[in-house]
Amino acid sequence: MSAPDPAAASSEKLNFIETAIRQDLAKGRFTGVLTRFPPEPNGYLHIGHAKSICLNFSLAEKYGGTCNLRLDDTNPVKEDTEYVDSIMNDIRWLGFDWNNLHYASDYFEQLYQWALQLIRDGKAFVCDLSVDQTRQYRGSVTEPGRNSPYRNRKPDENLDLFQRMRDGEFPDGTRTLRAKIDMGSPNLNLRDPVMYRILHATHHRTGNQWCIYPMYDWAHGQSDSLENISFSICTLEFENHRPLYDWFCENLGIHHPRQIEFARLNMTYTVMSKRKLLQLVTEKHVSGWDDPRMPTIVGLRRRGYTPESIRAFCEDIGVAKFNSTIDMVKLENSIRNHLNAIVERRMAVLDPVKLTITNWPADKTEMLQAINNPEDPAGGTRMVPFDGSLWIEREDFREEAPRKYFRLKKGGAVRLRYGYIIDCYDVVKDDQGNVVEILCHYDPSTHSGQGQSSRKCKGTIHWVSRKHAREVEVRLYDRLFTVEKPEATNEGTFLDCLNPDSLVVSTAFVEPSLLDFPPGTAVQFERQGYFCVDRDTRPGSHVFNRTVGLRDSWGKLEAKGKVD
RNA sequence: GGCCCAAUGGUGUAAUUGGCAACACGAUAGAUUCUGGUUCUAUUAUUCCAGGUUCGAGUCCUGGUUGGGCUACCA
Repeated sequence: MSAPDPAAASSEKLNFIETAIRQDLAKGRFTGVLTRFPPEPNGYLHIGHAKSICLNFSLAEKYGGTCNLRLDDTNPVKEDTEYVDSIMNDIRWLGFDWNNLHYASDYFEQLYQWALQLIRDGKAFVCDLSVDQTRQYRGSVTEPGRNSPYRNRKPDENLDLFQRMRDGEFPDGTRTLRAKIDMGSPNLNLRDPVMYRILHATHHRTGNQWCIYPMYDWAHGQSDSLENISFSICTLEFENHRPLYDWFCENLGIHHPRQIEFARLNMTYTVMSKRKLLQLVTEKHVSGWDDPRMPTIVGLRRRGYTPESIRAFCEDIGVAKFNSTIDMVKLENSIRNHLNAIVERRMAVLDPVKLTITNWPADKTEMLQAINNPEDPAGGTRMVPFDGSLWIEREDFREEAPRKYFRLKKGGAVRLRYGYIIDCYDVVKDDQGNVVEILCHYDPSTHSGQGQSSRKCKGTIHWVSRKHAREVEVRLYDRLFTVEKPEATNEGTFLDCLNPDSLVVSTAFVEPSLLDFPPGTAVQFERQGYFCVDRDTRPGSHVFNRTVGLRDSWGKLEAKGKVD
């Protein structure tokens, strides 16, 4: 990759992070852009992580640098290899590849040595205060803290105690190693923060090798430093931690990356906190982490989202320090945008009603040519079987309809996609008065592709031959919550906002060729939406997930009563 | 009652770092269309408030308002 030319890019729009990067590069604070994505392996990655992933990897790539993947595994009681595996899969699926793979746990020994250095320098001490006492001594947001009675222990005693902490002499919670900074600081993070706690727990990588574990603040910046990271990009809640980040690097005299904070992603009609997502899974409100309604990467993937669409979305929403909430329609727009360009079209009837063409020759089947993707001439065509006995969409017929309804109505005409114009002359009803069959004549002179001379009509509807149709399962997904900001409701009650109709399972009649699509394939059901073949598909039992519906301007008009 | 951060259309991000507020999405109106899809055109803003500096302020300064974060031996 060639070196970046800042001048060449001067006219492009930069976000505040890039502005900072260019300044640092220009000043010579750093010679390159080395970033990292540092997830804690305690849950599945979601769309919010995707924003961070795209940011870190794209920035590195743009400036000719590299991006590491680092698993921030400093808390053995919460973390698990299951999550490590899923994180790596998700990043690769998104289309990124890390320069180096690291684990914070790989640095435990180095961290320990650095802790020794701070102790010798009189900048860290072993504290015997209990959890409660530590909290009391810390003071509050408006009151300064008080020095720990153990704060002035001599380095030799601290060294001895710290060694014995490591050796496992003391039970959990009895002692900590703390940095000696300033109990009077208005920034609580600087009030002699805990660096190590005693935790007799088995770590998913280091096993029982350690019984003291570093805290985030002590591990994170030092890991960045060891990897020679230049820009340590994190979310806004770490803003108040930056002085501590800087303090550790300065007092250790080691490579000092620049921490830059940005606003995490929030989206309407979903939740993003790991705790709430975990709760949805464990309480079985969804089928799992990869339930297509989840905002997780695996969920979006199973829903039918493409990596390209997610990357385009992340690019589109930008990055700033303002706490914003992105409208879900923005995400939906990005997947429609991508799928519209690349995906083949098929006809599928989701809510069927019979339509019979009474002047169609008995037993005749005609093969009609249909375009696979009007957006892509290279997509070619396919043949679709047509005859006089069809399924059409129930909502494509009305006995009486408003003026602007230009689908089929009694006494009216409509074009059958890729087929003929038909005229409806009667309907058959059941005892309850429901229409069970629509009777039509077809106009042989209106065969698709006939050209200008043929008869025109406003509406076109999709259909499937009853004889040739295949029955499949469709899973119609909708937003998981009924309110824009479920997280804004009181603690725990976000579950009250769950959308009971977020999944509707149904059957559909589809073109025969749809059965050839392997799991994962995306397709547009014409006039309906984008669907993909679910991994639950088995021979003879096909399952389609609705990724997102097509934009529906008729539906909007009708909902507003502006149809007449 | 402290500290830190932020504020630009309905939503989200820009604005050559002090020089005609732009782009995307949404919405609305229209055109095209054998998908009410796609595509195309048009419309959509007293830059949170009040002062100040300046020839000139979205941008700089002061004060205020509103929102977010900080009081785990979580990250």
